[in-house]
Amino acid sequence: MLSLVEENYLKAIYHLSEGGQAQVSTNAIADAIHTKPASVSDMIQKLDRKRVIQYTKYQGVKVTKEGKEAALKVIRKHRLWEVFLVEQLNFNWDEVHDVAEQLEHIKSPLLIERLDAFLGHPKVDPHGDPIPDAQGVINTKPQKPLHQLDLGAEAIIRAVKDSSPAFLRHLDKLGAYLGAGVKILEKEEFDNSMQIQIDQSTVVFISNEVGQNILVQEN
Amino acid sequence: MLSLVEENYLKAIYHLSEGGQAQVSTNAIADAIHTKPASVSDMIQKLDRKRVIQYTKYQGVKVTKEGKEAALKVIRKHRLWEVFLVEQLNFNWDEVHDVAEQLEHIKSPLLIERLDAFLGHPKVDPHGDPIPDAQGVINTKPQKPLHQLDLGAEAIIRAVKDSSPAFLRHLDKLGAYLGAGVKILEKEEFDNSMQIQIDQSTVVFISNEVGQNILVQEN
DNA sequence: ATATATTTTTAGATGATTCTAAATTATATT
DNA sequence: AATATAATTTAGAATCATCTAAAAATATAT
Ligand SMILES: [Mn+2]
Ligand SMILES: [Mn+2]
Ligand SMILES: [Mn+2]
Ligand SMILES: [Mn+2]
Repeated sequence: MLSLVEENYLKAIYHLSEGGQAQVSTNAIADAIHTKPASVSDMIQKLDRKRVIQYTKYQGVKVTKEGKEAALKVIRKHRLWEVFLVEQLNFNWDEVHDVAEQLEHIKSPLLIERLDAFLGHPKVDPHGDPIPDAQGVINTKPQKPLHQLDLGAEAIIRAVKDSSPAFLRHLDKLGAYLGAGVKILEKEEFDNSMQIQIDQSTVVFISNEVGQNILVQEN
Repeated sequence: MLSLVEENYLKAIYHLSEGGQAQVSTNAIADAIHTKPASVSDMIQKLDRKRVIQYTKYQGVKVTKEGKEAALKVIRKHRLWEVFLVEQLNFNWDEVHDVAEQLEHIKSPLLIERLDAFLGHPKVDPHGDPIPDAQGVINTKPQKPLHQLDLGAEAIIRAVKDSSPAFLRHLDKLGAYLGAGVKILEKEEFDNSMQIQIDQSTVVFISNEVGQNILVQEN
């Protein structure tokens, strides 16, 4: 059994390690959870004792098989709750994160399976992130950043890399949303900005920063 | 701001004081939360400092106005979540308590107002307990224990005093549920047991223990 | 009104999580 | 290779919530 705090550490480590593959440094964790490296040092030793990560002094940590399973359970809950908030309670996609951050720690296997069924077993959350199934299997589809598309290319917006309220509200303003079709009308070599058409109608300017954080599936 | 633990103490104190009226003793709180009196002694001093209860050494505590407001907010959340679990996620009424005990601590005013609207502003929870509105106003209707009814009297089951899974499953077995019509067919002076008819059909025996924990509204 | 029993509080300790400051190890630069 | 810089760990302390054991206050029973 992991505490709420331990779950948050493990989830952050899992995300930083891109699916449990890479080694993660103490400072990277501290940055991600907004704690001090000293606190992280303590905690990763505890998580190593609980066998959810493998810790080597001064070398960072790696998520174990058990750790990956535990992390995916929390992520599954987080994303299912986000779907619930958006689809059932009419939250906007920029309002769900902090609440889901709390709800993901509710302990009840029955609750999460019933919620999943109630929502119709959704495959992605409101930000396009895939929802692991009860066995922890994730279904990922090939996606690339919008700003990597060639001139004239057409694609569909599938996910956002940045889920911050600020970025999401900016997308709302642009008229960009998951499922929207986009076409590259112009590309600026100079600053990597582009002009794109959304849904065959609106034309908007996209900075490099924005283009990198929109993930699309090419037609 | 109250911590999760403080909220649980305050809620227990509020319930023990019957709506914030009565003085509550240290031992009573310890029994209710399954802690030791020493721990309660510490905590009630903290809650007094936070002005949600008024503590007099050796004399127990009383809930303040602010305390009552805070307690009712937690109770509102608890009961709304119970309605959600039963009505939307098909939980049985004996399965909801432990989960609601966790969900009641989620902090998000938006969430609770949206949930309330989503559920259609329910007035009672699955155990017949009234749900305080956003202002903390509770709508109570006159109810009495089933075992106080006279022979031949007819009434409708409105609530249960005991929400333990064991009791609720017993009621399921008897065929008793909220909204069911009952009629007193026989009363035993000796042990306060009775024979009642449910929904004009089933006839069942009810012990004193059970009769005291079923609340009805007389026709 | 004493003595006894019960309730309540305090003292001291523990585990969890966090912090600052200091020490240690690893990495980068000359 | 020696030195400077950066990353990491440890030491020591704080806060929160809990406990056991002991002390103090209140209530009950002769
Ligand atoms: Mn969290
Ligand atoms: Mn998300
Ligand atoms: Mn609770
Ligand atoms: Mn209830």
